[in-house]
Amino acid sequence: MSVTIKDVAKKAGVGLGTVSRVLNNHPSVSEETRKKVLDAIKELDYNPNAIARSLKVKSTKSIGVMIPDISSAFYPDIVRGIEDIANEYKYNIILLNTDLKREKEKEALIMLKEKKADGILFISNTISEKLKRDFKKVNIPIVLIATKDDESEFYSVTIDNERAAYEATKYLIKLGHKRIAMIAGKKEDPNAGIPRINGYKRALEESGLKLDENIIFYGDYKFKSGYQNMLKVLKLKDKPTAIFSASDTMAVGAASCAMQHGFKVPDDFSIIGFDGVELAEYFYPPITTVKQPRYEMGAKGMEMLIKILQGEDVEREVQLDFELIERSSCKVKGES
Amino acid sequence: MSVTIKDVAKKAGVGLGTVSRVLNNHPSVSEETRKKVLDAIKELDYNPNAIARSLKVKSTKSIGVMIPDISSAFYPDIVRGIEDIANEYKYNIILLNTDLKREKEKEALIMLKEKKADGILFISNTISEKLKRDFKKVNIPIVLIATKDDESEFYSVTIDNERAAYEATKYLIKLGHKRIAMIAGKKEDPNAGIPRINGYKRALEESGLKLDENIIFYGDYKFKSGYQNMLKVLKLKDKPTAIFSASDTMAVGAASCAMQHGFKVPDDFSIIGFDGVELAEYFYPPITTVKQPRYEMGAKGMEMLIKILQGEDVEREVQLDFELIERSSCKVKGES
DNA sequence: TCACTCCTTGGAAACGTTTCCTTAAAAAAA
DNA sequence: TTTTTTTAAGGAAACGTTTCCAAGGAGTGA
Repeated sequence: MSVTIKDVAKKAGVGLGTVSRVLNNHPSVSEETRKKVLDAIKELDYNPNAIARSLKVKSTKSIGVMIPDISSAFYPDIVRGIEDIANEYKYNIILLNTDLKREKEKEALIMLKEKKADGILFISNTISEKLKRDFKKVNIPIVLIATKDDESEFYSVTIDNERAAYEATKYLIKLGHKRIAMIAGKKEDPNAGIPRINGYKRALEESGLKLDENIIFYGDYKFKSGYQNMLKVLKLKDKPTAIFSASDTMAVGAASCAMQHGFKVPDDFSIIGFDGVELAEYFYPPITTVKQPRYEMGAKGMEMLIKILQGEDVEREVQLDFELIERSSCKVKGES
Repeated sequence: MSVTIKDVAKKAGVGLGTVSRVLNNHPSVSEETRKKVLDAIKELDYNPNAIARSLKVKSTKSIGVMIPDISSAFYPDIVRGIEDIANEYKYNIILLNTDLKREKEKEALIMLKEKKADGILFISNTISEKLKRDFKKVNIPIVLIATKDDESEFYSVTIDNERAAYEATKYLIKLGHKRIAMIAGKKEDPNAGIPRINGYKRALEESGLKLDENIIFYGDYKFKSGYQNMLKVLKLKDKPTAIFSASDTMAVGAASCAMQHGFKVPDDFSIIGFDGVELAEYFYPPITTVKQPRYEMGAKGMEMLIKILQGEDVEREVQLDFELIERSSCKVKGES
């Protein structure tokens, strides 16, 4: 029913192979026949079938993108970066939300395997041992974004979380703050959790400030946990003057909580966030943050993947630069 | 190199068709042979090839999702809704950003055509005549989300923008506000622009309030245009006491501007937004808004598409309910 | 025992390409 | 002119499935 290469061949009075050749710009076809074929294609409104092509050439020009949750503010920019590059190279992306659930990750992987995705981009802050094992045996090139594995068995693009947290804390110290609380991520999170806590501790230590484990609070990066941890901060007798939050969303939660309880930001609390999401920028006061180059992380990951697919070799672990963006949520301690 | 159905057949000592039958749970295969085949599959670690299957059955189980920009806060939730339903029915989604550019829309459509997407979900607030024409001749089922065409030639899922704007304005009026400005969308936008302006006007009119075209400001739904339009509001001698914004992001921009200039929200200005994005919820003060059921719009659109693909008939134009969410950015006029 | 059904099964054909092998024709060389 | 080389073109085979048709065998009823 739909018009195929065969119909075109017949119409143009040439062979099958010839049509295929003009379709793929093979050199050895005379100008004359090329024209005939092109005319036939136009006339019949022929449309190539990428599925049939894929079956033969064993490449689908599709990339699987596994992500915890596209509706979580951190991810869309990454995906945009991925798609832009993919598009440039004529690849498509298949988007899969996993919610970090083992079951969904497994299903997603199976789907991608069956649909013969040429490669996979895995975006997350954690990667489980099981998934790593699955990844290793699936035999599809994979690049990790915003996470990496300790053994460096996978390609990855990340930022230096430890140093970023260090810089953020250092920034607060530079402003004169001596008692700095941290609203951290998850204790067991090897990317957004631990390294950021370590960076915070190192900055304190290096500046000769006392580390008080009681003012490190653990959250899940979301608004509510920022808000609730701030509640705890407000109950402290010896309140900190500054807060480093491991996510912008928690920072905003903390700021909201403070303001709702009659405190001022940055007058009573200087707050610095992490990630660089829109919310931090548009909040009032705008939240100082260390921005992860999300778009670039996606773009870079996709570029690496394409290179891998083309057989070029690429650096195994890429670290992109973060950026400390000064806004209005932090001020010099004591100044009014 | 990779193991196929043929290898399985050989190993199990059965015919090709038989393997295919157990793979597809056809009834007519004895328990005994089914077992043999299953064993062979396990032993060889056989993995079906969806590409080959698609070629034969003429269905890829892939849905194209065309969206202006996934990194714009309005869209991710919609996509999440889509993907959840898709996933449930074993479909995959191919995500394409179009930036509302004709060229990219065209390319995306061609890609989807070649890759034989079973259906398309088009998300936007506008759809151009040209694209409509392309859609009509492409012969792939299409559902529009968050937009519709005047002629009702396409399936669509939207909300009643006029009524939503009406309710929002009415809400402000009920609070006692008499002079209500609007920060509107684009004058030529047939979905998020015009109807919302009309709803605003109707509410005013119906309540006997004077319509002042000078306090309708036009923006592009983004923060900056909210901020800048608010600047104009602040210059007015006869300032409004309330503002209805056609997007949350503009509402937040307006609120930021007001607060930065020493005004208070909601004391000096009651502000109501539109969309129900996270930013409005987490802003301080939290912004009252009329929430579009974005997740549900995506989910519903996908459900409709699946039904269409299964040959069931479905309602042509579906309107989902919006919800006015009261938060802290609006208060009774005059009250302190 | 024979004729009929019904249930399983095997395998060829088809889906729409690309690629490789041939061959015909044209061009170049002798 | 004849031989050799080059170029253009045709078409079969293959990619990995599904589906359809034919057929063997077992069961059933008379």
